[in-house]
Amino acid sequence: MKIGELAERTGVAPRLVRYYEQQGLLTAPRAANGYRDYGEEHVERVRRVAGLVQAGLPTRVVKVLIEMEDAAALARPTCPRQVAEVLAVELGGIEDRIACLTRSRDTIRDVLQRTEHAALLSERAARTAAPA
Amino acid sequence: MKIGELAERTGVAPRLVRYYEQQGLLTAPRAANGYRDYGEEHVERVRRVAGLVQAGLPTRVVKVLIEMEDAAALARPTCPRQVAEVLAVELGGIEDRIACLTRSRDTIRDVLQRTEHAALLSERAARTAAPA
DNA sequence: GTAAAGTTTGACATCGATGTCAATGTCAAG
DNA sequence: CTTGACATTGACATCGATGTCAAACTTTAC
Repeated sequence: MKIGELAERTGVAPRLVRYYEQQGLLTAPRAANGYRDYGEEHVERVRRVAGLVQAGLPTRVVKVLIEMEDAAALARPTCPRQVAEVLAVELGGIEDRIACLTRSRDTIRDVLQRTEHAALLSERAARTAAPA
Repeated sequence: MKIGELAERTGVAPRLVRYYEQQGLLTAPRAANGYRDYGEEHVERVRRVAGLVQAGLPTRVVKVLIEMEDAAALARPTCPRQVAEVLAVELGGIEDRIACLTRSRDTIRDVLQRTEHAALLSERAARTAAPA
């Protein structure tokens, strides 16, 4: 599939897809005509990358993260002490973010509940459970 | 306490504290000399605001979020349907972020475990449990 | 074949968050 | 009183993520 379709399916603008590729977060096979030619696996990848970026991680960090995820699928990932320390720091930052967001999530849920707008809470779950 | 001390205790640069205030995320009582004069409650507040901003939320969203947290402490928060819908959308974005970050967190933990650097995992917990 | 729509690259613009600097004022220590 | 550290405001700079536009090429539809 071409970049336009990929953009549509991921909700990520073509411009950004190219940007992420430029930052080394993505690879794009090329067709004979020079067009980027994506497969299903790229849809997942783009969603993941965009998600992390939106979660406040700089692309530089996202890069090592997804490289690690790729590597983690293989056996015995190598990881020198110094790298591990950097990872531990990033882990801390990520945990902080999760804690912050979780708290806000709970607050919003609570407010929606108490204001009788709980119906809005199920909409999303319904959508993700039975996608169009 | 003055802005310098606040900055030290929160790890947020004075410049940013002023910026957050300018964006309406913070209020700062003034001393007779015009200096901002913070109390303990502001330390918490600044940490919270900075955390949310680092988690990728625009200040504009952080603003309504913390205002809501303040209001949620009171009884019967008012919340017209239209506002509730906006909240539901934000909630969705936040849940997405949490999911993304959680996945990365698990991956990093997994890698640290499997590379025998699990010791780094406990350091943080130890620090937050027994702060200096 | 021609026109419209999509893609390529590259440059430039924007926007939000943050850094830095300058000019001035306040305060604490010597 | 003077010096040095910190605060104030406002302007300007930077940086990363995105948007936008232009010129050239490809593909699709007619």
